[in-house]
Amino acid sequence: MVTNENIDKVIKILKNEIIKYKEPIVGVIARTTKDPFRVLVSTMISLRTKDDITTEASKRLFILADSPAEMIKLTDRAIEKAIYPAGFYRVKAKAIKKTSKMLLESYAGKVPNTLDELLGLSGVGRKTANLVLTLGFNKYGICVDTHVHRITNRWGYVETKHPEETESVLRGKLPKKHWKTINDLLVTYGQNLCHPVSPVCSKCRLYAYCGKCGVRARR
DNA sequence: AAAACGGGGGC
DNA sequence: GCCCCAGTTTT
Repeated sequence: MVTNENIDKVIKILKNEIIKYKEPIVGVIARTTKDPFRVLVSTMISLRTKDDITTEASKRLFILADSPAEMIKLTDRAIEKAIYPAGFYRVKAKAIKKTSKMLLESYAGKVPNTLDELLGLSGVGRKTANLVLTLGFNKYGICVDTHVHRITNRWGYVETKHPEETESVLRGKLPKKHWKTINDLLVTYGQNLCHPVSPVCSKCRLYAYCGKCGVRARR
């Protein structure tokens, strides 16, 4: 059982363990840039998509346009072609363009830095909005993707039905100091080790803190 | 050849 | 709540 008392210990273990696995969340682009617009767009591209593919797609698109003003000049087709391998390319292209337009019309071409404003953009849900706050503005955001939702429930850290509830429970529980690292590690751990169907419990050093691993893989 | 996969929108 | 979007990776 993961509780507030041992969460620091858990995080330390995670850090050591993670090093052996792949690099983390939402594509290299989103993690290595602080430009809110790039973070926003690459996160939109990343929906239901692997990291390396997201990164490639983002790079290809940012060569063509890396600001709202440039983005709206592209045809839908051009955007679709750039992000094609990421899947869902039509809806994503449309959302990226529409959101770019909204940024120009309502926010002087800049990405807003509050949760409510971000949620008003096209193709931006809670996961995307919180990640933009975190990576783009260094503001306290709780990014709950399916991994975080699944493993925090599996561990017994939270008991929630919907990702939105998980976010609400985690908000305030993640220490203000290291929330970014912890959130990142949660995503990475869920992605690389604590898989949906067959978690690699034999390699998991959180076994002692987990109520479900190795017993019953529950989504 | 299936099934699973780092959400969000429309209804 | 249910269904759709789509290519890539894994089984």
